Amino acid sequence: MPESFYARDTVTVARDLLGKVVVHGNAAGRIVEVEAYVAGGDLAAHFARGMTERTRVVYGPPGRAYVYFIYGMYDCLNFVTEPEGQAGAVLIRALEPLAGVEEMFRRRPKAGSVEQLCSGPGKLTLAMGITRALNGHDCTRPGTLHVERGPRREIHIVTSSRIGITKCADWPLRFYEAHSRFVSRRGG
DNA sequence: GGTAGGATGGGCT
DNA sequence: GCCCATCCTACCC
Repeated sequence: MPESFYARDTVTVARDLLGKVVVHGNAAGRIVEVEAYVAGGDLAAHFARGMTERTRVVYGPPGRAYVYFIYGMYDCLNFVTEPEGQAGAVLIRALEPLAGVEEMFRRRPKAGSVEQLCSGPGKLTLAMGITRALNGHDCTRPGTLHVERGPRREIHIVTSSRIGITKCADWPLRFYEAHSRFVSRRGG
C-alpha cells in the first residue's frame, strides 16, 4: 500500500487495514485484528507524553514500521499513520496465515494449530520473523516488509476496547473481523 | 471451560 | 524502581 493510504486518520487506517496482507519474505498473513493508538489524550499510547528516542518513528513519515520490544521477550508490529509530523500508529494484533505456514510452525513450535500461529501481537511477529531490526522500515514499496491489498472479501468489523492496557481502557479502538477463527479473542 | 503467576529486559519517572 | 500495547504453563473447575 502507498504512503497515501497511511497518511490519514488513524482509526480510518486501522479499519482499512483489516483484510490487507502483511508480507515478510516468504511469509504472509491477512490482517484480522488491529488496535489504533491516537494523538490527543490517548494515555495508552507510547507517545502520549511526547517524542522520545523510542517513539521518534511514530512522528515520522506514514507507512513506516514501528516495532517495539515488550515484556522482556516480545516484539510488536505497528504501522505509522497520519501525515508526517503527527503521531499515530496501528498495532497489528492477529493475522490469518496465508503463506509460509510451515516456516511459521518452525518458528513457533508451541503454536499447536494454524489458528494460534498469529493470534496475538507477540505471536505474529515471532511467526513472521519480524523483529526490532525492522523498526523504521519503509513499508510503502514492495520489499522485505510491506502490505498488499488482500483477496476481495466482505468484512464485518467488530469494534471493542483495547487489550492489555489500563489507561483509556474503555476507548473503542480495537477492530477485528467478525467470525474470524484467527483473532486473539472475541468480545471485549 | 477458566484464571493466576512467572519469565524477562528496556523505557521512563 | 516501577511499569509495561505478552505468552505459556499449571492448575482448577
